Amino acid sequence: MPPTIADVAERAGVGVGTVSRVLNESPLVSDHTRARVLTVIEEMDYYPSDLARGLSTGTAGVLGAVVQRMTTPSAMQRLRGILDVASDAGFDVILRNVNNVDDYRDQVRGLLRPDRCAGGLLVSFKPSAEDIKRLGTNPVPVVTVDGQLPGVSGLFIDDERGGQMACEHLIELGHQRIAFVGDRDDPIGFGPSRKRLAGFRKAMDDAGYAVPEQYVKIGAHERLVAMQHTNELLGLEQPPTAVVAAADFHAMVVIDAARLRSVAIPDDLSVIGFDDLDMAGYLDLSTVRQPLYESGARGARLLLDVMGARGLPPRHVEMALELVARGSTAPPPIKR
Amino acid sequence: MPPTIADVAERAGVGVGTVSRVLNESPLVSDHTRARVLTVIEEMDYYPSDLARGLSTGTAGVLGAVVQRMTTPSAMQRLRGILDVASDAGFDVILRNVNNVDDYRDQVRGLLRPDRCAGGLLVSFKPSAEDIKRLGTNPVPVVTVDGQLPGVSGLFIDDERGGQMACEHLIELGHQRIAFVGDRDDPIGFGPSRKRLAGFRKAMDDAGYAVPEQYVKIGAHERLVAMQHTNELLGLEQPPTAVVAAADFHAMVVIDAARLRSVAIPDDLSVIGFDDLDMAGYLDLSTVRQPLYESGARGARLLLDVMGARGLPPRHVEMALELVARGSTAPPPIKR
DNA sequence: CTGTTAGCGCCTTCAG
DNA sequence: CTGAAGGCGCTAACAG
Repeated sequence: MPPTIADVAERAGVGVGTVSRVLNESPLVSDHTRARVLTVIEEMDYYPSDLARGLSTGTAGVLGAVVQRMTTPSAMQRLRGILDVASDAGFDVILRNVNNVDDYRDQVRGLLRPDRCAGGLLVSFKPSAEDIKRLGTNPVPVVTVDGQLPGVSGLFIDDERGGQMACEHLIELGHQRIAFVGDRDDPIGFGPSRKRLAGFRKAMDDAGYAVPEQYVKIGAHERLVAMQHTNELLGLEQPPTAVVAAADFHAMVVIDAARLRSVAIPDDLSVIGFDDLDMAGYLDLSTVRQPLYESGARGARLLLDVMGARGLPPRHVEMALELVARGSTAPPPIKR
Repeated sequence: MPPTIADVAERAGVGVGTVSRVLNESPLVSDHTRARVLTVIEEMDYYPSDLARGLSTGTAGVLGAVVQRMTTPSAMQRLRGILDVASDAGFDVILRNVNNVDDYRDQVRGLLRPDRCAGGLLVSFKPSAEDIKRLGTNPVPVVTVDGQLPGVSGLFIDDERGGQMACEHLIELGHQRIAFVGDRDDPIGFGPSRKRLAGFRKAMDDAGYAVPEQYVKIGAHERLVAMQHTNELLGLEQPPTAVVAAADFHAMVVIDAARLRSVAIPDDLSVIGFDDLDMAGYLDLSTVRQPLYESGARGARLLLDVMGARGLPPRHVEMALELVARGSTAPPPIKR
């Protein structure tokens, strides 16, 4: 049995209240007493029980994170940011992976309770209006990372603007026949793909270029599907000279598919992604960078703020996007 | 304020003991009473406090996982296995990312305590003999996933055998000049690279082939380093016809570096990795597969077992390795 | 400044 | 089968 606060108190010849005070860094303890208690704590290798403390204070010393599709590289980066900040602040974090919205409600309600965690992060949660209604309010402070929820502070990016940036980059390089490859909406509410597509369309529209419907490829978030789409694109009578991918994931597949057909990147085909995952750098892929690690870190800080001062009006912080031009984009091939 | 067990008891017209009993599925409750209590619980949307339950039972209803370099793809897969099994068993898991052994001790001692979690998983922890001594014993049941600790149940693979398998595959294809590219030991104790290298050497030795020292490239776990090493290898007067990479990570870099030099894979150079990450499939990379998701899942189950029956003699389970021959390995080019 | 005491919400005897 | 009561370890409010 590990020593309890009472053991420490007894050995130090003080009351438990005093020990508790030094534990919580209360100024109401004489330096002398504090030193003694600290010594005893050290001697006995005592550490306070989180459980008991939690019961007493009414809140667990842990943060909860509900992450959509946790194993994707982007979610991982966000998670890393969250963990770093949380652990610096002395919080552990409980993790919950989620794959669809039906889970979501249960997960959120099951985890984001005062007896389980002091605060919660909703990562990449894009609920529909109806989802929101079903979610209700949370008994613990919550923030969103990569997502917006009315009444809840959070971090988000402008996906539409990002899609537009990607496309404009291509247009500036001289491309006119540009295709889009993306996936269907996320299982949880509206995904970013659709918004990025909207941005793509806007850029094309602004430039006065048409977007034939065969140029827009939307399918499941699977390698084979994107592969197939790329093949269809490249097999067209009038193939595109560039592709805007909804994410680096798709961009990679497009590049692979092109390679297999001996279509040179960027000479024959320019490709731009979205996210700037590690692999984008490796593959020399042009992309629209969104802050991943940073969004996790800032999200965690935001949560800490909210926990510190409840009742603040919710803040929605937009994270900046950045175009990263690398070797996968270049001017279109000379017409002939 | 959420309802407490007392509220439920009152409303149901029974004692708290009875409510507690139905909560814990004790058979000592009449069906009639049970039904009533259940109804009230439903009505009041009551859920028991984990904190209080933990204080009372002396153990938290959470598992702790200390993961080395959590964001690597392989660690992620393991984590996924752990989370899936844990959540099926009704456990949440607290995550701790660790990057060096100095952290490790603190992390382990700070997290693996009865007041914080009911059991712990040490993922990819490869301690030196000294580390082990410094770690001491844990007050909660612990298992290792991808690692061995004396006196602690766990899952492991035979890295040496794996290195040997990879090399033998190449030898069977007819290669004689085979190089090895790997990284330095993990920050935490001995890494797998060295063992895989040993297996590689053994296979070469058994086949009677020499391994010139320039054929063995060990450096930091960084893309640029592996890139540089590959370039050195390919620039040799007598370059290797095949490369055994310590991990898929290195194999990918080797392939990229080769491509940049217009060295065809597998026509001019065969490459085999280790792990079988998702990307290995995408890249058509031959590799030695180690069970990743599975090791996490089985590790979690093992932990559950150990928690259920403490005092069992520790079990060390070896996970099977499997050679996956894909398109990155082929017979060596014809001599000329 | 410090000791004492009452809970926090639940589980677990112990009588009934 | 079931109600009542003690205690898990800690914090916070209250007298000194």
